[in-house]
Amino acid sequence: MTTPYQFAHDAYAASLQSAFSFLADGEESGQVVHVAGRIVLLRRQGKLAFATMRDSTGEIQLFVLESVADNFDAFTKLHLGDWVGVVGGVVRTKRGELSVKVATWERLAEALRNFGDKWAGIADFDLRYRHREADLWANETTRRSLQRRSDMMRAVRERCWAAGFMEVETPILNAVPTGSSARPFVTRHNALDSDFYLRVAPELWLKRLVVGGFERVFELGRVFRNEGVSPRHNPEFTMLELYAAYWDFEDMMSFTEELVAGVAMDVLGATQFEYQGKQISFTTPWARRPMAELASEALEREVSVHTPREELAGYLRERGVEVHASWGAGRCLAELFEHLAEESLWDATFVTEYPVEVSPLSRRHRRDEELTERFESYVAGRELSNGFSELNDPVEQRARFEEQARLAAAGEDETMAIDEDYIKALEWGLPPTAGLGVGMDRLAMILADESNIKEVIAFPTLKPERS
RNA sequence: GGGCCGCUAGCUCAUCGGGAAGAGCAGGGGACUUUUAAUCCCAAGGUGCCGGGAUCGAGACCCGGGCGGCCCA
Repeated sequence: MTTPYQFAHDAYAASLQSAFSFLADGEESGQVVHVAGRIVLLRRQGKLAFATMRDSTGEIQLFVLESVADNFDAFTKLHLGDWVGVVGGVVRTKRGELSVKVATWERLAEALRNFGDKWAGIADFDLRYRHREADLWANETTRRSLQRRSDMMRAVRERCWAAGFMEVETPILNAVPTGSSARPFVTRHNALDSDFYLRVAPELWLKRLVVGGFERVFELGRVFRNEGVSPRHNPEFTMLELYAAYWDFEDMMSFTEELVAGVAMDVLGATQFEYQGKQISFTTPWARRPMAELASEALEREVSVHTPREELAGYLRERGVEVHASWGAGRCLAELFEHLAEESLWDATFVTEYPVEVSPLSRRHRRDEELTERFESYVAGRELSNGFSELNDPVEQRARFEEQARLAAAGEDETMAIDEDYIKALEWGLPPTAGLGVGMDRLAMILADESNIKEVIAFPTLKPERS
């Protein structure tokens, strides 16, 4: 038996619930509607039946009388999960449930599989992640979390547009995997007979667009890092990257806090809310704390990027951190911060003044040669964003890349590859510019109150099942 | 990569000091004119993740492997 090719519906569950809230128990409105959705519950009662139908907005009861509805018996044999299109009057039953009193109906599609236990849904993580379509229908929290992610993406775009940024797209297939210190995925182009790397960051491309004269650009795009999978890491994830000519890192911090707090407002209607059982705040202005200050507090000893390298290395070793020979004072300071202070940054906070050594694309701080005008924001003990005044001197950029190459040669595995085309671009002149990267998945986790990144990714990366 | 835990019917979960597996829901049949996870009756439903091993006997014990969760690096 063929199923219909279309169904013209003119009402949604949620809008009916609000539009007919005035209907008294047992009252019939006289208005006929066409609704469509999926049967989630079905209760037969002899010569009448009740079904709960869910559409994309919510649920509405279908009230089916043998004496009124077409094909009553066939209706009572519908399966949970079947899609139906229904025509009927809007009524409220004696027991007070708003319903569509079915006159005619048709099955739009059959569900040959069920959607899990009708009370417990689907609990098995493996099944939930591999078959998100079933998880989505079975579990309300999945719908909520993925909806919030979508709301977040919309809010980010709208706020970027409103601030005068234009959305652009840059290559995912890169000959040189650069812009971030991360291991890339390798792939192959047959006709060009060349290996390509999936991008680890769009950063350098975007700055080339600024060189070209686009003053404010942003990209919301997938990046790929060939690293392990964990509750906080998916090999492909989504970054917002954004660049503004004539801004410095202070301007960018102000923009960042307004953007993120604004997005929280758009999605949740608040800048303070609960995350994993604890109150969290995005309310502006965010605290701005130099990295050395945070490390010093945690250590209860004054340290900075000017503290002798050996002293910093000693503090690290005391805490069981293996110190690589290639690390200078800057890297040691950054490691101290990460091991001692990072986790305690719960409310949104900017950490500023990153050492040059760990910031190969950032411009040196105007008041300290060893530091950069870089910031990262932290929330719930984790990094959320990263931004800085962009290094726009091609000579110094080349030197920084070369330093990265030296570290790579010394066995450091997370270094940044040199990009000659980018240096050439800087030679055409990058105006003073500030850049920002925000991890969209991390932000989605916080807005959706999820502790596992997979929950905010529709189809997370999983190991293929082997037989 | 390491540690701990999980994997039993389509789904959610039980069971036992090792003695040939059980419930609810879903699916099938039946009753029921106002249900809300409806209720009631009947029948059916299993490669106990996979592969080895010790045992008279294993889903349970041992070893290896797979996938996932949590923690750690």
